[in-house]
Amino acid sequence: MSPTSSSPDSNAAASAGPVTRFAPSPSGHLHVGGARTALFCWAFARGRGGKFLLRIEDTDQKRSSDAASVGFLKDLDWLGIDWNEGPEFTRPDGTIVGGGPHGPYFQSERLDIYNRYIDQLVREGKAYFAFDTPEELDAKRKAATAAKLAYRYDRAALKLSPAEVEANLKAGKPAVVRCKVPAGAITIHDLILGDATLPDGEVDDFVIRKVDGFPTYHFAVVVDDELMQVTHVLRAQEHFTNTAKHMVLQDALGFRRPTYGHLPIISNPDGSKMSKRDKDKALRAAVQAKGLTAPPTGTVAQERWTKWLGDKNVQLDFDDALRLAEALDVTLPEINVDDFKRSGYLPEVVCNFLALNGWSPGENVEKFDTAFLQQRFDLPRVQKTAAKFDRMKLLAFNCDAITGMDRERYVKLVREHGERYHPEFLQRLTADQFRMLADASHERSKTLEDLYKGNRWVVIADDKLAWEDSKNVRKAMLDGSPRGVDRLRELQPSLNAVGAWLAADIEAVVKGYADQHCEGQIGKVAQPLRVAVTGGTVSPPIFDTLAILGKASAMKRIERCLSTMA
RNA sequence: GGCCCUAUCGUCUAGCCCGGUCUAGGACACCUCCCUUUCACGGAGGUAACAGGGGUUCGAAUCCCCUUAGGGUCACCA
Repeated sequence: MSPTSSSPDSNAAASAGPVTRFAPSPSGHLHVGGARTALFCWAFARGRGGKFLLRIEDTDQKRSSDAASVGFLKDLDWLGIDWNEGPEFTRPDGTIVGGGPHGPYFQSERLDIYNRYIDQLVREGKAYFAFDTPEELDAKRKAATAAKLAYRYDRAALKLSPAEVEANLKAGKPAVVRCKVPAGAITIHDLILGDATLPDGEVDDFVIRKVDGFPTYHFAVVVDDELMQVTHVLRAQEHFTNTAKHMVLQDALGFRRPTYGHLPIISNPDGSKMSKRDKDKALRAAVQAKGLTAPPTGTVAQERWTKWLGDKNVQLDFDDALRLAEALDVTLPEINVDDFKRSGYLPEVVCNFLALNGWSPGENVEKFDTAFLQQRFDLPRVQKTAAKFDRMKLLAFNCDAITGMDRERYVKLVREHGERYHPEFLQRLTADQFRMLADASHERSKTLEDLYKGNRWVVIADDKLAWEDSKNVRKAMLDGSPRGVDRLRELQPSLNAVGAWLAADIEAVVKGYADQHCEGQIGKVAQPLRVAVTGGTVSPPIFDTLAILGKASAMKRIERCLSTMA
């Protein structure tokens, strides 16, 4: 029986809506580009009553091994992208997604299937064994480059007689299998890019099975898309010309052809490709700018440090990078979905913004949710050109979403964010204090991180608070006459006399003082107060700030400030 | 370098397929002013683009060609 005829119910798919798939190689983290591809695939299929499936392309043994290889599933889940079929994943709430009738969904577990089809092609003379060593191929490639010619495999192995091939195989000579590509131009049909014709000879006899027995990407992808009944392949534009290879394979195997759509790349503002190495790049730049020769204490081990600085290809692991970033006071560029989560972005905002990079619904609409995306997403409106990822606009969207949500939701989300990323911060606050802080922070927050980032004064011990030495601080405390510190000293007794330490009561006292001594200019006392209790010139409204701190703490800080600065 | 693709404000984009309604619209960023106890938020205004050159046409951001620029791809990676 030929494997082709064994392909299960391949007509059944047509009636049930489109089937799309997201097929990344294994990774612990989901890259934003991948996230957008997944989002589009998901929206396209689901919005049309179809199915979205997930498949892990782990055919490169060198690159895929460890248990965290599908760590990115949590990122997809966080974004709200679920899959009808694919690897099983247990959500935080205990429910399970994934599974399905076309598994396994890890290509490394499907070797038998690929081999059946590869054997078929070899039998039919549509593929052949090749014994060229990597060194030989490399030399030929170099020669072609030197001669300014495009390298194409020269079909050396095709000149071998069947007997020679047999002998080589028997002798255990390492062999790959190559696809024998028929002569002729190939026209790719793409719903986003339109048609493109590759001239005859452009596609050479590419490898479909590697020496280690694993199929190459090209082969596995074609077989699985057929077997998993995928109808629409939406993937990054870097795969565009690969499509020709896939078409050759589909023809050789007698498979139907899915519809293709190639999505534009998302790049950095400077046009470079967004890469996980950008974090290391930012860190290296900071190290250089500060002229550091040794790692800041408590960040990166010396040995690791030397290795990292010495080789641009070495990447710091996540925790090291994080510690170093904090020590150097640099903000790491967010690249992966979980970077954005850590930075306090909302999943619905990330989805919205990602969708806007490369697609738009028109009619000046740009704020929308995934339900809308499902309803409206279509291929003709997908942009053909690469989009530069604009973090400022993302931030603005996030700000709108946060300040626009009701208070209870904000409090819940910001607490959850803190529990995950700033437990030590939370520990230092009572429930009341946290609630007051959250109330005071909501309307000025652009991310869930802002509360934690901008209010270090809350968690610093009263006797550890240090006052910034900056122009603004000096202006508030020491300039003019009377000076800020003088006013503070004057205000101290009445503040101390406040009974119920509530924002409104404090405000009454301070306002009274300002009316009497500052011609009503409350800023004249508010700023010195702020500096005294927070160490800097930025905080939530001063009366909230004082209330959150509590009377004892606030008075202690004022006293300490006065004795230090005055 | 070969092949393929693309080209509207600084950025994301609407408009292009079905030429006139485009002295090109929106959003982010930027600038000015207002609000204001700091920082933000908010409000009002403003600067800012059809890559260049040829056609076609009464008329082109919209159609065609060339140039230029950018991107992708040329692996036993995906």
